[in-house]
Amino acid sequence: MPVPSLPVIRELVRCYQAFDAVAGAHIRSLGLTAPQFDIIATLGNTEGMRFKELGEKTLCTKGTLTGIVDRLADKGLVRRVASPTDGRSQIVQLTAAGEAVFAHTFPAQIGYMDTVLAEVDTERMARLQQDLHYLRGILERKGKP
Amino acid sequence: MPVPSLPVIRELVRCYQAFDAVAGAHIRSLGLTAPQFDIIATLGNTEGMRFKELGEKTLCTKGTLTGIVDRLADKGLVRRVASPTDGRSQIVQLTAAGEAVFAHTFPAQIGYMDTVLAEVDTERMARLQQDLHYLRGILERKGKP
DNA sequence: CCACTTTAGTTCTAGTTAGAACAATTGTCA
DNA sequence: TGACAATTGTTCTAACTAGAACTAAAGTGG
Repeated sequence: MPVPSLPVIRELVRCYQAFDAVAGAHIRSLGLTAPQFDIIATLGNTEGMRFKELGEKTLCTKGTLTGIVDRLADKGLVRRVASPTDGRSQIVQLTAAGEAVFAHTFPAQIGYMDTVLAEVDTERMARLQQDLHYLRGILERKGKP
Repeated sequence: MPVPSLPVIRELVRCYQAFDAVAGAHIRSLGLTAPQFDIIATLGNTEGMRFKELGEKTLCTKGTLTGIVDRLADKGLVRRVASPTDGRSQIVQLTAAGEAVFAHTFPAQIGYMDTVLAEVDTERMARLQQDLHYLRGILERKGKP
């Protein structure tokens, strides 16, 4: 007898929406959109990476990624560098200004979320993380054709 | 000592993204976008409701809701009716065609997600639902100014 | 009663999303 | 080697998101 999916799905969606509202508002107060923050956070502490890798890590589609990187480049926070090994490919990396923004915003956001979740039950969060990981594994398998 | 938020947040985001990819693709195969489906599902089995109520239930902002309802109205699936009690307000309700689409797509989507999650550990899902509900409660409280 | 405040939904802007089409480059295999 | 397939990032379209500004209607309180 399969478990009815609606209640747990609804809770997953609602919980995510609540998180997105809280986290997104704080990120925007730092001067970035959530997707821009995600790109910067992914590039932080790396030498850069190809668009393809960046898209895989952020689950961002090619067309969207181009737009976001364009706008971050306009802000002077990232740059494109031709790949040394593949004529089709480009490396996206943080500029010095981008690294400064990363150094400022990443700890600020993590710190903020830490305070938001300061009162949570530790054991419960560890359990939640494992259960979410389990569910994600199933969803990702089903998502493959 | 607060629990570091990054690991559980990351898992929440990843799990949601995996769900969104699977569910969204199926909804689109039914001829609707995910937000359109959400509106139709919310209006299903009701006599309709004001924009404000609809927005609260779907967590959709006013400007976005207007656009979605416009497009659903263009498809003939919903209609606007002047509120009998408030000259500023309108009731949004499913048309007969909209109700037929609801009757077809809602069980199809629920059934699909049921099959996707057919193999899950029942106890684990019940636990997950409770833990997500707990986390959501905290996030929603912190989201209030 | 009336001035002022709040509310409802629309319009608008900047940014994001899914996904298709495209040109240029690389990879594969006979 | 060369034809063809696959890959890379860009461009494009339709739709969605946050949030501000707006007009018209309702609510509030002196």
